[in-house]
Amino acid sequence: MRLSTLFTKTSKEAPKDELSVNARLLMQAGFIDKLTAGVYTYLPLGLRVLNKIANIIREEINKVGGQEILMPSLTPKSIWETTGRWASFDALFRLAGVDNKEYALGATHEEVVVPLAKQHVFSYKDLPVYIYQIQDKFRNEKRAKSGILRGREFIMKDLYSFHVNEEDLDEYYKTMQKVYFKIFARCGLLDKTYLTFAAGGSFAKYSHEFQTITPAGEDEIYICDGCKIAVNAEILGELGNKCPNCGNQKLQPEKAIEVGNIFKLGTKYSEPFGFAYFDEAGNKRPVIMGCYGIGLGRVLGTVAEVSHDESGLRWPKEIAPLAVHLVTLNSPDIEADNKIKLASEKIYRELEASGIEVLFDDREGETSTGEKFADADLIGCPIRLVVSERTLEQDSVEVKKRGEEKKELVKLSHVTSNM
RNA sequence: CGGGGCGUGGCCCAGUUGGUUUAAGGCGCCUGCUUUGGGAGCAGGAGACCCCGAGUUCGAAUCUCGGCGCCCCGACCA
Repeated sequence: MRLSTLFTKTSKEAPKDELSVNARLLMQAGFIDKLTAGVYTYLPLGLRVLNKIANIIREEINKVGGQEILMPSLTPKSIWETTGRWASFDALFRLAGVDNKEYALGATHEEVVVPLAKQHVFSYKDLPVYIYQIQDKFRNEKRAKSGILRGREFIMKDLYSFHVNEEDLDEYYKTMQKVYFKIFARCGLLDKTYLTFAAGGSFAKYSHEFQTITPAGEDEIYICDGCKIAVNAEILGELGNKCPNCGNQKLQPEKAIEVGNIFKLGTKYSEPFGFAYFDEAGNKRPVIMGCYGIGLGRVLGTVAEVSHDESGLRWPKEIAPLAVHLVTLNSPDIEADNKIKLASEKIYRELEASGIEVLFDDREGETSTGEKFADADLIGCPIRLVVSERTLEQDSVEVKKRGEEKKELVKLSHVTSNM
């Protein structure tokens, strides 16, 4: 990807009215654009990160049997009436079609997935089954805030699991906890993310959230130093102000953002839709369900919150928009300048050919050296390469990691293998 | 939904006890020259329904009323 033709530009100053770090950095660096409060466009660089997060989620969930589908966002009123949520779900966006038929924009998809699964699951032989999607969700939040962390439209992975009994659900629920930690690890959030007991359980008493510690978080959690499990402040009292796992009463309060949430739904949604299966003995039994969400934009925004410095973003390797930021520094000497151009074009081609994603700052003379370096820091790719008159004198390229001061020279012939 | 702040070229903003404002400056953009290891310099140029509407006035970016939008705090968060 060439910076000279990239659709978006970075800006020298962060947007004045944004206070949240993720909004300031992501907008300044050209990853996202705000259309209206709580509604954002993902620009080329931002979309790359978002897609990487999506693909990590797909990989990890497919490994444990998840099957991806894509459900519609526009959903009929009737399914929401079946569960009573047309009336009770405050944040539901409701709208009317031309024939006065009413619709809701999908805020979550139990009402869609259960009737769907009912058409394909009849017997214990069809269970368990795990269905998920990655899709825009709409919630009419009273107040959108914190940049990309709480929007009215946001991209979410929602997985629904269907089981013959509670034991089977419990097992998968535990599996998903492990899967979630793998996902957050690959997104660079592992050391700050805690499994957190939270309200919202319908079948089980509690749900579990995955909370990442950051001052930008809107939740307060209490962390048990011993078992690394946390409790959301909203239920701490109910639990007797102690760790639900080991009874420890010394809990550390922290601000955190909820990046994922898993629920044992039981029969809460299968029952209203009459979703049942036949067991081995021919008895009709209700399907037991679980659901599991991850906010992809929230993950992206959370990474921006926890991984940046005064110069800009610092992307973890696996979700960086591109692996390498290749900077070519121009020279006033035409001959030298051509040499630099040729050398950097060659490196760009070689790296791309070997499957390494490169953001190539090939902008010419009018872009100053300082501007190029500032952009590299702001955009935050993990590795910066510099090709200049100085490095070519040594038949080399300069290599520097984002966030580190150390620079080293690598011979031109070794650049690709070195990456 | 309650409270607070803000709204001026694409961006950051000055101006706001009404009148030398023909709305200033910086960034960015266009032309030319110069420059090239941390957001360069000089010269020239383009770009503004001053958020919208109504009102007060000889005169409104500036005052009044109404509306809209954005941010922040709170409430809310199936």
